[in-house]
Amino acid sequence: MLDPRKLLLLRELARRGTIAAVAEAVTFTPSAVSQQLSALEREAGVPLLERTGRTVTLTPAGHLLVEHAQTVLEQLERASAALAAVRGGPSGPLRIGAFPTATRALLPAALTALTAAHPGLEPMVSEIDPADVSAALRAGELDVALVHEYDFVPPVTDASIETEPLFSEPMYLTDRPSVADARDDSWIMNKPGTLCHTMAIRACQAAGFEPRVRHHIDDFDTILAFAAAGQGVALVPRLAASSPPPGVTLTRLPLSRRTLVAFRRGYGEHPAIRAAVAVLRPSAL
Amino acid sequence: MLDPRKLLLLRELARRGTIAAVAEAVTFTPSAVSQQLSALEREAGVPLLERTGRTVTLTPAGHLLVEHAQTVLEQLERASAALAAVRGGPSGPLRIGAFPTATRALLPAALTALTAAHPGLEPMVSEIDPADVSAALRAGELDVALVHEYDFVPPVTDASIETEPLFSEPMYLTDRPSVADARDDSWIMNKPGTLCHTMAIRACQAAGFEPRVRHHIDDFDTILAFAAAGQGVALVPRLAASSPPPGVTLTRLPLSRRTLVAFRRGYGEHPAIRAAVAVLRPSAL
DNA sequence: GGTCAAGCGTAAGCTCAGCTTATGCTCGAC
DNA sequence: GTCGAGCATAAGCTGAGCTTACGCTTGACC
Repeated sequence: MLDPRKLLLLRELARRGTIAAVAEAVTFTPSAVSQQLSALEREAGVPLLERTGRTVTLTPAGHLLVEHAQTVLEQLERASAALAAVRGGPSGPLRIGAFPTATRALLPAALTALTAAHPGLEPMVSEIDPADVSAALRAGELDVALVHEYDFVPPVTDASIETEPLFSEPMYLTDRPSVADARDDSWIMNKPGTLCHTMAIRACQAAGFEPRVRHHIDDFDTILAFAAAGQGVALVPRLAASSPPPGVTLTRLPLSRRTLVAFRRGYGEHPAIRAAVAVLRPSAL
Repeated sequence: MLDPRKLLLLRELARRGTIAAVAEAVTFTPSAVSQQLSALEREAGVPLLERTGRTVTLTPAGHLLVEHAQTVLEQLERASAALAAVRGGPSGPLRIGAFPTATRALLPAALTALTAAHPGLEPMVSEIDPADVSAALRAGELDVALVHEYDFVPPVTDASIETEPLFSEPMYLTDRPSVADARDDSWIMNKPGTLCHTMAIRACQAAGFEPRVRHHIDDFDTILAFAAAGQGVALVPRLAASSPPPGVTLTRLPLSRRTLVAFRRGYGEHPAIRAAVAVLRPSAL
């Protein structure tokens, strides 16, 4: 394997012209430089330099190797710079909370981007319902969280929590043209206590009825499978409705769900939080 | 500076999973690999691996460095391959003959390309008139030569010399619409004994007159400068007529000059000759 | 032509990086 | 509980690569 230290000397020779000048530049003796270049020549198997007068000049093969040496050394520089960035950049554990759909749909790509950009970070993900996020953030159990808001559920405003909106998505209803048309159907909803559950109940109340809830299921894929099996109707966000099972028709409703990222107030400029928010923005996904 | 030997070990660790496997692959002891990777970690200033169970796994920073290591090692491989190509490729002196215009207009770029592709070659150029090329090639004073043929001068066919046509170019006449119109002018021609001189004489004879030759000059730029100074008319090839001096108008004639590359018969497959012909073809220029 | 400094190469010696061997620790399988 | 796989550390040895010393060649200057 070619030794980059020797390649560096060759490149410096190409720049400076004499072995003595190279030696001075790297604070070696000219003898050391001469020996190193001789060794490089031996390894290369081709003459790289030749005496001309009392200095040396590069042969064409020498110039060729200088070109390659240049790219090798640049690449090594880049590697060192990347390590320096890791040393200086955000590092350590980063506790991320997210609602289940986001965990499945958003986080894989986001985490890949996050650790690629900041290898020192150790993201740790916990599924958590938006209703519980504020407490977890305040308690320091989470550093940053993905939450959502629904039209029918006023957002909890907590002075110690800051949010940044990420995107908005429409809601879909299974097999019925509107919520009002599902008055007499069985409903499949998320577990009580979750924001999605509250949203679905309120949506029905706004349509003038109390829904009959038969199933309590948190996973939207399972909910859609139940709907396909004729077990009832359900409200699902677009994020969970990208590939509905056959037999389920989805109707877009004039309801929307907004996804936000939440963190403790004042931590928006914390490097790790900044990095996490950056990879979660729609433009990064 | 990062040591590529250590980077190689890191990359192998990413591939093979255990230090023991890496050690076997590079025929070291596991201890040596462990020490090297520890040293790399120290130089990097970031944890690169961590014990998990009884094996080690790469940290995100470790994976990042593996990516860079990969490109560094590939680049070093390329450099080695280039040197191997130089060792195996054509090398040594290559004596090239060329007529003066070609020396000026064609060879600089061609030689650059030639030594870039085959740094082992040492091209040595001699200006030589096409009329003398056959003898020089046969005598071994040249290995390859650029020559030209004119419409009025039948090409010398020599059984021991092989040629390959490169390109054809039109001839231009200064300040007169045709050769016949220059019957009464003074002429500026190349030195007697050159092919260009013979060509010009024959062209005049074909137009029905013997030219009155006032100047004998070999360099076409000088010839054009003389023409601009009103010293006479001249025939010049396009290669020499790319930027005529002000005051000279050039008329394209139905005469052409063909440039060929010549070498000893049977040497067309010689690596150095092949390489030289390749960079002289119009597609390479 | 003689002298001298600049520049390079080689020989000899020394230092330290990096290998091996030896040993101990931890983890996971049986 | 036992045992082997896997890794880390300590100790010792070898060789790569540095310095110092010296000689040769070249080109400038007198």
